[in-house]
Formats: sequence, C-alpha cells, structure tokens
Amino acid sequence: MEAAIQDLLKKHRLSITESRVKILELFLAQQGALAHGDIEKRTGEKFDRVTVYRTLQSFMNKGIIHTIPTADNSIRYALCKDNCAEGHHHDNHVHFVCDDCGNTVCLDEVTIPTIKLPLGFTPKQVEMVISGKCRECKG
Amino acid sequence: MEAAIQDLLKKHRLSITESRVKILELFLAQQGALAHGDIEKRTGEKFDRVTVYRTLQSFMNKGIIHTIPTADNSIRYALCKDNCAEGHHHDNHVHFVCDDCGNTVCLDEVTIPTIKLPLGFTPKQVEMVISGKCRECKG
DNA sequence: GTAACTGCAAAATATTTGCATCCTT
DNA sequence: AAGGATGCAAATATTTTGCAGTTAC
Repeated sequence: MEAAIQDLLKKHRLSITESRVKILELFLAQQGALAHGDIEKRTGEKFDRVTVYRTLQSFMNKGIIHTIPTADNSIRYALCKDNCAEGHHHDNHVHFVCDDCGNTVCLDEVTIPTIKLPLGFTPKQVEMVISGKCRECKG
Repeated sequence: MEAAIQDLLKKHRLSITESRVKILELFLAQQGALAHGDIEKRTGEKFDRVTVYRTLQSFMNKGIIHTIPTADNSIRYALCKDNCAEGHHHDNHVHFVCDDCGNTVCLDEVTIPTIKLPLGFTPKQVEMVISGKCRECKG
C-alpha cells in the first residue's frame, strides 16, 4: 500500500510528503467519503488545518479526489476512480448519503442514466446523490 | 400574487412579515434557485443578513424551499413544488446549474429515473444536478 | 397583550492568504 | 541548491446565538 500511494503521488507530480501520504492512506483505508473535519480527527490533528486544506486542494486539482455535493452542504471528498484527468472529473456514479450515520459512499456499480434535457441545455457534468438508510443503519 | 404569498405563509402557520413576503416574491418571480447572497442583493440589502438566514431556515423547516446540492458546493435554495410536507422533501425533478452565468433552474419536466440500488440501501431522497451551459449561455 | 420576528452585536466556524522555515528532489 | 510544502499568524468569510426592541395577530 505504501508503494501504491507513492506511485499515485509521483504519477501526479506531487512530492511525497508525510501529510499527503497520511491523508491518502485515510482515503484508501475506507470505502467512503471524508469531510475536512474527519480528516483532521483521523490524523489526530497532527497536521495544520491549513495543510489539510491545501492538500485536499492539490488532490482536487490533480484529479485524485473529487467533492460530493450533499443536500446539507457539508463538503465531502472521495477518491476518483480512474479517468479523472487534471482539471476534469468524470464521476458518473451515484453517491449515497446515509441520513442516520452520515456515511457517504460512492456506489461505483450504479451508473447514472443518461438524461434527455430540454432543447438548449448542454450538459457537462451530472451529479446524483441519493440519501436514505445505508446497509448498516437499515431499520 | 400577493394573495398567493400570504396564503402560502398562512398555510404553514408563519406570520406574514415584510422579509418573508419579499423573499418569497423573489423565489416566485424567477424560475430558478437562489443563493443566500443573491437574496441579499436582490432585496437591496434591506434585511439583515441574520434575518435572511432565519427566514430561509424557517422556509426549509416548513417545506417551502429546499436546498440544491451543487458540484461546487455553493448552497442554493429553490421552491418546493408541492408535496413537500414539513420535514419531508420530495423533489424528483432535475436541477440544472449553468457553469457560465451560475443560474440554477429546476427542470420540472425532466423526471429523475428510478435507480436500482445495491441490496441494503433504502433511498429516501434523490437529488440530481446537471451542470453545463444553459439556453442563454449556449456557445 | 402575547408570541413571534427582527436587527444589532458578538461569538463561533470555516476558509484563505502571506511569509518565514523546512523538506523533497 | 532550488522549488515546493508546511506551520503559524492573521485576514476574510460564513453561520449561529443572545437579547432587547418591534411587529403580527
């Protein structure tokens, strides 16, 4: 895993630093999305808040992670699967937010269906967020 | 229109005040979504920022408006069409955010297709936001 | 008249920026 | 050695809270 992380950073021409490795580990360790606060907590507040902001920002720019828009507007970040180029994100999978535990996951296996828009609208990105109860919190 | 607004407020047991009427007018006047800042500007900063927050909050609680999650995580509010009960929002139409002009509209005529989720996930609300170029900004 | 709403001040949060220092390559 | 990354301090921006005065009903 160590090596994979280093490769990922190298691939994107980012220098390998402790904070970046640690934060990437977090993302790889769990199958969900993380909020800024989660990251601070799970790194034991080891890194400066600003560093976390900047790290996330550079991961975003490089197409390593993407944000998940939620109805309650808490910003969550998740790993991009693959074909996200620099500056372009192509996540066409559905995101699921659990109303109970707050966990946010990418349902990679669920593809967003193509939508026919009214004349004149040119779609570029489609986001689909479903909220409800996740497997663990299911009544 | 005046009467309709008053009815709407009465229906939700909210007292009829200037700020509420004015803000509702804004929502009714345009077919799109509004960010907090838009509302401040378009009311000519007539109302205190805090009042706007609280007004939006109470409209949310009553199911008069709902938030739209956008890819850039800016909070937008839009009128709920009808069957949003207190605490429950049932918007099943697509939202479109223009990358150029920032306008957000509800595409009421475009219905969100039903999505089959993996076993164990129980959906309650589905949000679908498409971004791109709108009719006006079309290249 | 009473309860609810507003505006102001201020607190609490969240995010961004500048700069000197330190680390990676 | 050079450029980039970090941490700290501080500037901004955003949202929430308390409270006294005002308004709706």
